[in-house]
Amino acid sequence: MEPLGLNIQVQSNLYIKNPDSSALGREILAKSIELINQIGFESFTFKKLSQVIQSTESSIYRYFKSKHSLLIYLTSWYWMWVDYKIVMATTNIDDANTRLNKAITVLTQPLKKDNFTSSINIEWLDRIIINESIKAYHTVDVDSENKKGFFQAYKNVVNRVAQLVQDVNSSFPFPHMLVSTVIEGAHQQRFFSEHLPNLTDADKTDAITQFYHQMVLKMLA
Amino acid sequence: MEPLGLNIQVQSNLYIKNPDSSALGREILAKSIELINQIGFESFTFKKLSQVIQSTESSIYRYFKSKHSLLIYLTSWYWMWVDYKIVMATTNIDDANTRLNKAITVLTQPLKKDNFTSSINIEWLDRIIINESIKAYHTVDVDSENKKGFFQAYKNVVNRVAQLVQDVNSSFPFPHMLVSTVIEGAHQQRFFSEHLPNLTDADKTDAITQFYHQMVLKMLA
DNA sequence: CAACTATGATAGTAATACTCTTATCTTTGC
DNA sequence: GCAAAGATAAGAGTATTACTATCATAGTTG
Repeated sequence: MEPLGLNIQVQSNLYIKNPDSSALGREILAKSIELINQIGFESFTFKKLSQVIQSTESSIYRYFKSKHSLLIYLTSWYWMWVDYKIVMATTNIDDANTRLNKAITVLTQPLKKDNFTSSINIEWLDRIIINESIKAYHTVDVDSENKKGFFQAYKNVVNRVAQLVQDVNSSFPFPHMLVSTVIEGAHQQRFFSEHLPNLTDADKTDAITQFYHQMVLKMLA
Repeated sequence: MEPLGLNIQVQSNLYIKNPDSSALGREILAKSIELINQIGFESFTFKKLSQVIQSTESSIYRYFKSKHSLLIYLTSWYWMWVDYKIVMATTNIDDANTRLNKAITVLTQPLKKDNFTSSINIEWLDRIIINESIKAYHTVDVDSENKKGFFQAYKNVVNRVAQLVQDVNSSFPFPHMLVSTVIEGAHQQRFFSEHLPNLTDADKTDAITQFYHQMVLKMLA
């Protein structure tokens, strides 16, 4: 099948120079995802990345002002992608319950690559979100970065699904809390099932999806 | 009222020298909590702490081998304290539902100081858990540290409450997943309500407690 | 009072997270 | 086909971090 001609455009204050606008920029995105996955975000440095892509630290700094802002870029990209997946899964579906269920499935299962052209490997990015994304907003600068709209993509997803929740049950008083609990919970459980299995009952990811579907169903009943 | 003569003893491989065994050690605990709260864990250094307590870096290093292990010590202490609170809240209560509800209340509300002697300010520590505790286990070393039992205190709490869940409904297939979702969810929502309010509907902490009580009730019905 | 332990004072190191400057290479516009 | 502009490379420099190591001194105990 032909790849879709779509392109995810991250908001411009998340980079210095748009990494999507040059070969080097796309290389930075592609290989940073690989490297962060390999060694973890704390050990990841622009110096190491520059060696991997056979470029220099200073060149990378022309795209991103810090490794932290690169992480924010990647998470934004991820949530825009998820938003797109949810739209794709729910358009032209008439039944509100079905729409919500499809959205919950997108949110609770590992993302799979599909026909989309990009330098970004979604499955690896998905792993980064599970392991590192929390570090993007658990900082002293949350409030000021929030004001600059750095977390907008994530909020958009929560709002979109909260709307689906309200379509199912308009009197439910906590739609955002429910959605963010499901999203964060599903991610945490995936992390736990891999590293701290005593904290979960999820031997397979299926249990996670099942659990959160049940939760949404029962909370809105 | 007389303070209880209890003392929380953190497992010995979480420190080099027991900080509870000397005035300097207790000062390290007390003031590190204060400082981490003030400037955040990333900006927190042993050098800055040594200035606050009018001691030296090298002296602090004699108690903890790194700031990371200090954080693990603090989180362990916290979960042992929570475990104690849950035991206190549930002993001699005959009804399984009431027991579980009391435990959920402990887990979803900000901790309050009570009659307990310690150099540790529980309310501040509670804030650290909300803001920083995730950094204690979201690292490349999770697996090896887990093997050493570094997260045992947390697991104990989850297991204890999972047991209460099973007392209410022994056929519920996901007791651990439910409990860890509630714990982590309540913490996240408290963080969100302060910093990213769009992701929650919790203007007051009461909404959080209410939401998770409802969740447990409905999941086990 | 001797021996031991705890703490202090100080120095040193490799790595990190950048910034800055200068040189070279590649486009593109005319 | 060439000059100017823009992108990238190369390299040096800096303050800070997260330690380690050594030696001196103060306090405590037997």
